[in-house]
Amino acid sequence: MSFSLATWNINSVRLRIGLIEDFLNTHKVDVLCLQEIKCQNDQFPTKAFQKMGYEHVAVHGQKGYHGVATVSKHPILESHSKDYCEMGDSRHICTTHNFGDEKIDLHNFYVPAGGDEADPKTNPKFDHKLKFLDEMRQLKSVTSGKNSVLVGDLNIAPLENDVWSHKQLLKVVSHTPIETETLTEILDGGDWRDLIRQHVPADEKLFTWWSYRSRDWKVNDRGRRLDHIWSAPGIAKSLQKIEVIREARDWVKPSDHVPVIARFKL
DNA sequence: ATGACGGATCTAATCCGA
Repeated sequence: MSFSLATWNINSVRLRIGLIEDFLNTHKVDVLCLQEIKCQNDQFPTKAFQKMGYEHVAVHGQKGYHGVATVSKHPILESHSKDYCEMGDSRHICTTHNFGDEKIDLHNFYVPAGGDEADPKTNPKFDHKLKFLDEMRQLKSVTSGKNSVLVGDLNIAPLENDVWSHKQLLKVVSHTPIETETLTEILDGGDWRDLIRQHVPADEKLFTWWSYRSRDWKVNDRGRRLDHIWSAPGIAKSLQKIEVIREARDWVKPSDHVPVIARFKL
């Protein structure tokens, strides 16, 4: 038995449905978790996913901004969303899937970016990000005996080799100590495993996002690892491999994030 | 210089991303 999932901040699902089709045709996965779909529920291209065999769809969209969706080839047994910080943003959806003989909860997150200034007193967006993270401390990798997986754009690059220059990004939102320490506390406190770093050693640079603002993203390779796949210890044991689809950053009209795949052997 | 592009929206100029 096997199980595979991918996470991808798509930066508009309607604009990039063609890229998603190309991706799913070349990289077979059971479940795809999308962030920043930037559309309302009724604008989600459900039919396109159904044509590709992803008949089970859970969407939590909103107009213009944010929005998350999880699509699956196999049944989604349940789904719900939590309104973190009670701001009405669509930044979370949890779906329940069969994983071999067991059931798992799959949390799909789009954590707030946090704005420019890394000071919660002067920057409300950074304050929102920190409060959102504080609420995430409640997430445990095992609840009532059920194992969980947590994926998404967490908008934090926690380790030194998750950014192109640790020194130069220490004051840049996404890699400040308050953010990286809090994310580590959520990880450890919930007994989560960082599956991407379980597969790729922490002394290797690894990125999943490169800014649109650079003329050529490859020249200096100034990226960050903002997208994550975490799981309960019991699931981490069956991880077979992680694939970061770096070439997706070079596709026509790309997202600024690339897909990350986790494959499990059960 | 990190670097100045790219998405959605009240289709023009503005907000937002990180």
